[in-house]
Amino acid sequence: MNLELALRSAIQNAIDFLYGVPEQQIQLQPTNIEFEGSHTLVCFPLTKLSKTSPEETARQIGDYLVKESGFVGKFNVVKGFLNLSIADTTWIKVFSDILSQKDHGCLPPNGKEIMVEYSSPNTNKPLHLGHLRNNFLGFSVAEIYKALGYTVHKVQIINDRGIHICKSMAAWSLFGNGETPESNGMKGDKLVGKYYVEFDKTYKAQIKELEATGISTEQAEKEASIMKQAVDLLLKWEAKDPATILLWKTMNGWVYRGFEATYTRMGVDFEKLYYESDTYLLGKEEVMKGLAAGVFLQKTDGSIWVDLTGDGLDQKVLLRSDGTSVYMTQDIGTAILRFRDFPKIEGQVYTVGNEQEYHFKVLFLILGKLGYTWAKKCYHLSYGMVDLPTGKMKSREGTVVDADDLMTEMVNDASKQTSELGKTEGMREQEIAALGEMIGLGALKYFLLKVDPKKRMLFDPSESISLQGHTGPFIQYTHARIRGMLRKAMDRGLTWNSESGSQLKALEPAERDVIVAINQYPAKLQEAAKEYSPSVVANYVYELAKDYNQFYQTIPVLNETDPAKLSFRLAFSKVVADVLRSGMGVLGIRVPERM
RNA sequence: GGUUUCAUAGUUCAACGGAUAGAAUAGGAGUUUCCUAAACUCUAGAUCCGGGUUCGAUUCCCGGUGAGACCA
Repeated sequence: MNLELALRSAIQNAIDFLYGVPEQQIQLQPTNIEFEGSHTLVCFPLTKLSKTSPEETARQIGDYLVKESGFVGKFNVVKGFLNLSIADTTWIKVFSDILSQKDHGCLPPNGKEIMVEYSSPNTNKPLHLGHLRNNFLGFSVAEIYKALGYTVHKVQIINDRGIHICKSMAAWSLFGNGETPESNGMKGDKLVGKYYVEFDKTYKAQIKELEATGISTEQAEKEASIMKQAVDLLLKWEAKDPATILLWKTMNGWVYRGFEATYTRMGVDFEKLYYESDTYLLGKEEVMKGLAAGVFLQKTDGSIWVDLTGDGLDQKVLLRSDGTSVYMTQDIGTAILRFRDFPKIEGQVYTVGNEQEYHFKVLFLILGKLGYTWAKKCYHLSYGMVDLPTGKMKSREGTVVDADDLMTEMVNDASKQTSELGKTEGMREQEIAALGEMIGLGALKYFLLKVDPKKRMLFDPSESISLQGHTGPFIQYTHARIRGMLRKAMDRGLTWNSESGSQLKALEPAERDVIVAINQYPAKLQEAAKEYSPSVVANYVYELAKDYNQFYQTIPVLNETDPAKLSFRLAFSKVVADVLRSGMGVLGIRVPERM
């Protein structure tokens, strides 16, 4: 049974019966902890119908519900708030239903498809803290939709062309001496990143030298020999010069293998990768088509623009006067290609930082102007930057937190704390390592996902490693403790079944609180999907774990002598563990059997 | 300069326009003969400023101040 819906319809009936008005928007919300009850009806807005005080209105509706609904046990009124207590027998019924379900909260396949793009790094720089937020967010949103029955296609676009990769190529050609990831044991993405930095250093030095000869800065930037080489490589690349293409492929290959290792450790995956080098030509075609159709306009210098002044924005260039494409051109091509590849998808979710909000607003408008109806189903999952206590991450100032390093640090720290607490006794080496990985990454992922994506957040390396309180490990621990208890029950021959609890007549308050929480899970998943916000699930599983810990601390399970209560509490604990695993699962966080 | 996002305990985060603004950390005081103390209990502590709309505003509107982002 869906308690929420039943309650709403009962309230509708009450209003209809009492005041003769059938359809009403009703405000039903969770009851504050300090009051008795689980659901609260806000009665202030109803006074227009009842023509009496909020308190009296609440009493009238409360009386009706207790008499007629069959599941409202009692009620109390505080000001205009009608606090409803659902009968324990109803809660037990609700719990029995959940117990009999296979995956509480998850829905069967609904035949719908969506696409989620995330990660999409630059091939010159190793992944950093900001990418971690991006990856965890995108992955989690995809998993949330999967849990709700969608077929989800996870993709990313790889920015593999342009002057930036040529800079690394130029520097490697000059200083590399044939160095490869194999020859020096460095991860490929780190190696290429090293030469990108090398380029920058050399470039700056050359500018300084040139300026010393009395040339203007602007002139010096053009004259610097290493920049000339990079530009030369770009021209050769565009002309498909075999040697240049080979070098480009080789160095990109290094990066991809390096990224792959990082993705594996992060626990994220992709169904298909798109490369800008494959999509930018399609983008140009589409722009030309749009021009022919009169959607775009051409200026006297030959450049092509879109006029968005009618939409409150300005004019935006789509092809430069020399015919070269801009980012927008590529993104138009990529979007269209994806809908050709996956014709059944309803929309696309782009997981990209909020500094690109304007870009995506423009992109979606352009796609709409080109006549693609799916344009309005595209969504920019925009997220705020991750700040450090020292301020913004800046690669030039060396304040970037590297993704690989951070993961290693978190895992090492978790492993250390685990062994210090004596939790690893009797575990094999492999188990210990796996546990450290689970806890360290769990802490990191939870930390980055518990905050509303839209907001910028602060990452303090020294404080963020905490494993106590509102953290992933807190939830992992609650799960492990339940699993440990269930193992012990098994050893003692104690068990439960689908009937467990059904003969009970009353619940402990702590038990009721947990059932209320369990019952909220489906709605929380829906909300998270609708808002594209894993933080909804993250905060929910924390609340559930906290409620359960309160129960655990005060109510005996294995030591309970009444067999009916014992089997109910076992079943009840098992369901909590399942929901915790499921909720953490959609966040991309695994939970251990013991810790 | 234009557009836009944000501002909540010392700190990091919550709060469909609803009740005495929740947590977590850091601080203070406790809980282990009993299912895992990475836990639990108690305690102290906050809505940037000024107007407006509303029965009711952290939330909506206007104006400041401060921080960020984007567009030229």
